[in-house]
Amino acid sequence: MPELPEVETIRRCIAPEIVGQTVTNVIVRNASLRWPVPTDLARCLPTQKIISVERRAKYLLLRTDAGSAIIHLGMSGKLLVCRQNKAVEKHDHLDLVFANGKILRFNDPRRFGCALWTSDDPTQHPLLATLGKEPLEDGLTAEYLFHQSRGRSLKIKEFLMNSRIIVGIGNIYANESLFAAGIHPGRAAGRISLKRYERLKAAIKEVLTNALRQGGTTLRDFCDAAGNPGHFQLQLMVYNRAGESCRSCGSLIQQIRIGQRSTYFCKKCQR
DNA sequence: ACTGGCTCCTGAGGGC
DNA sequence: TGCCCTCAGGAGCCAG
Repeated sequence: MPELPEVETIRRCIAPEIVGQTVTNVIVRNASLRWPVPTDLARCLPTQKIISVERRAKYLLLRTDAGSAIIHLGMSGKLLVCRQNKAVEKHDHLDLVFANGKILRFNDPRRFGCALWTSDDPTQHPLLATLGKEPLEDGLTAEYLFHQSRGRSLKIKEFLMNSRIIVGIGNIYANESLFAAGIHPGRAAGRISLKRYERLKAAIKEVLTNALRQGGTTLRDFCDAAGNPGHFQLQLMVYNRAGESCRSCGSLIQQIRIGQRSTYFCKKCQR
């Protein structure tokens, strides 16, 4: 399940392969993703050169002079850079074909992902315009989280997973960040002190940075655009560890549900 | 203005 | 071996 470290890993992997390359063809095998793949994508992208591959939240932005492709991997999406003659597999929904004979192939079994086209500034697209702070940028401060959370009763874990507040944090890294900060995931966001948000902010940056350094987390099938898995799963402190002992204090890791999501924590280390 | 619940989808895994 | 059930989750959307 690609979160910020996984999407950024993919971005870093595909950027050197496709920046400066000209798109010669777009093959849409299945347009029925989360939103229909717009016909403009296949109409406008060919003949365009990729200027840059950027990331905003969990969206990848492929910029050209004519506009930008916006790609989200959803739950199960993968991007692979490969030769054009690679056999088409199940759920290979989309290919961007480049002049050098390579292709960028989008595969997504659950089809929660999307591939869109905009001729305008992609950061102003409706899906991106209202996004919150990037966690690895300086704009994310304890004061920001503190002020955004005042008067709000929702649980801190849901607050962290709200992309209008802060982006890129999905279930794995919300659990891990809260453990690293020593905060119980069910605590009301509005009742956490500035001092504890200071610790949480540092924990988020540290967890995401470490995960990025490890090439992301591979639980089942995440891999980068070259097919390599990540390694951060070896360092998970709580996620997917229900009933196992806390790596810090030895207590058993608890599993509860918050917002229809599996939530893992150590009741001794997190208050 | 918030908040919680529903929804899309496929594949893995468990029980029988 | 096969079938059925449950679970996994990003994030938009909507009702209260």
